[in-house]
Amino acid sequence: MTDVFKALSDETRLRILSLILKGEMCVCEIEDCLGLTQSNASRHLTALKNAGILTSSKQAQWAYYKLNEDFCNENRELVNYLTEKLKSLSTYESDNRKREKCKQSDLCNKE
Amino acid sequence: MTDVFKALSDETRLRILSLILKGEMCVCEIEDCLGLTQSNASRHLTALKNAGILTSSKQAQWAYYKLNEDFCNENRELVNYLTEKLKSLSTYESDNRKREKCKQSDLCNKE
DNA sequence: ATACAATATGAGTACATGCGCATATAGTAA
DNA sequence: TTACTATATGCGCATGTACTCATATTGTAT
Repeated sequence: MTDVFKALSDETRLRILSLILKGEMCVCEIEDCLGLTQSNASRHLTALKNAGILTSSKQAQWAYYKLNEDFCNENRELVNYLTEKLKSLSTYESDNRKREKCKQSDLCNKE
Repeated sequence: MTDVFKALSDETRLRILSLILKGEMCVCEIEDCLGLTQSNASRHLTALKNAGILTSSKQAQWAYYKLNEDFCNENRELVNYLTEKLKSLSTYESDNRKREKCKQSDLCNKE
């Protein structure tokens, strides 16, 4: 149980979560939207996955991360809380605008 | 916002919270119920207070900690989540039985 | 096969955190 | 005053965390 809160104890990981709440993303999209180094993005995503919050799947050379369905079902109230609260991050608007642009520009050769 | 999650990232602080959700407690009661050293109990309570989750008040030589009303109002869903989820701590039952005994035995000269 | 791209991970460093011990600070009581 | 109790906090130590850089791994494309 502390594992989940530890995973949420980092500003960068909250920003990542605010993006993935809108839908699946790959590592290089996260890098691009948040201006992170590759290794840093990968590590934070791994941390969220190890906490059970995200799941990942590989398609070709890309790793896609999305919300863990089971986690959402078992922690509905926390997820709802986050969905609302993350909007108050100072970076929320700009991060999510970048997400839109990123998804439109088809950065990762994915429809 | 990470401050709150950081405060919740510690097993001992979650146990403290599970006790205080039942009502105000002083430092020595927390010490007694959880088997903590005095300085350790004090520090964890200070951490929860600094995160805005608890408030404290001094009465005579005792420091009483309780849930911060404002925090509860602004984070209703999180508090509800915790109220349910903390019950799954392996120590929840025994900790709260000790709390009952402690409150009955009038440990801190308080009604 | 080679070259390239996306991702993961080991090593090193800087900083943060949790703990115990000792001590400081209040308040109480005689 | 002195003695006692409850609480807070400085210090040192051990452990954990986030970051960068370099490298390994895996898949694609030629």
